[in-house]
Amino acid sequence: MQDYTSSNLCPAPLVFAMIGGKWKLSILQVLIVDGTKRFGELRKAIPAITQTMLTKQLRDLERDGLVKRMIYAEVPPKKVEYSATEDGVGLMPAFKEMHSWWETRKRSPKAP
Amino acid sequence: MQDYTSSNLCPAPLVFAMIGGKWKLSILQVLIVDGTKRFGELRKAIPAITQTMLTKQLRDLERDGLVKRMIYAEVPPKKVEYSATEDGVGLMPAFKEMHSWWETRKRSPKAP
DNA sequence: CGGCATCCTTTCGGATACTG
DNA sequence: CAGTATCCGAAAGGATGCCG
Repeated sequence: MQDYTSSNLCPAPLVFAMIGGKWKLSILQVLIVDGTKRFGELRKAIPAITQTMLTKQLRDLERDGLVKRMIYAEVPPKKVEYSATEDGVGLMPAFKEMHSWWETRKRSPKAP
Repeated sequence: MQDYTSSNLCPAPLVFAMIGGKWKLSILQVLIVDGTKRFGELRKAIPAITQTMLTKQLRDLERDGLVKRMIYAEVPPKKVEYSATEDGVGLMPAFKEMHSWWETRKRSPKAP
């Protein structure tokens, strides 16, 4: 068996570094599935996350081009919307693969 | 890191928790590509890792059923071989997806 | 409404030394 | 050869409070 990458190294570790944060996948998937969301909506969608963490992880995702942020400086309470970029959405097939891997795995009787 | 009560979402976060360690992907991929390896061979294959870390990460992978360990209690110096399980090998398609995502991304002219 | 700054806790990665 | 046992520093995660 040969390595399946065109180069010698697999970029999977890089991908993991990019979306390996505790909440990044959840955030991304909410945005991919539901489309654009406001900050508060994301909080509701992922109740266990704190605002601090949500902000941090969103900043990371934004910096890496997986999520984009749109600010609507409305009256006093500003409105901020987030959505997945094309790059972000492009991760779907990988997620799907992980999903089917998980499902297959659940069915196989593993010895503890 | 395990609750993720939202059962409607992908298990990708769980997958990441399982193989998100700093060296786990490298180890897994070496075992997938090269097949069975001894402890010392893994060290050589991943020079930057220390024995402590290699042991730890291997234990995790073993506990999660992605790697299996075979001990050959030979004479004094025992021999231990590691190899990827079927479950572990089954992650290949996901890695491939990540790879092509990465390649596509590199080619796409992203606005800064 | 969003979000930055601060501080604290937990987890992770790693160096070193010792053992069967 | 292939570990386990400690100990430590760094980093990630998280709670709280103030601000535009």
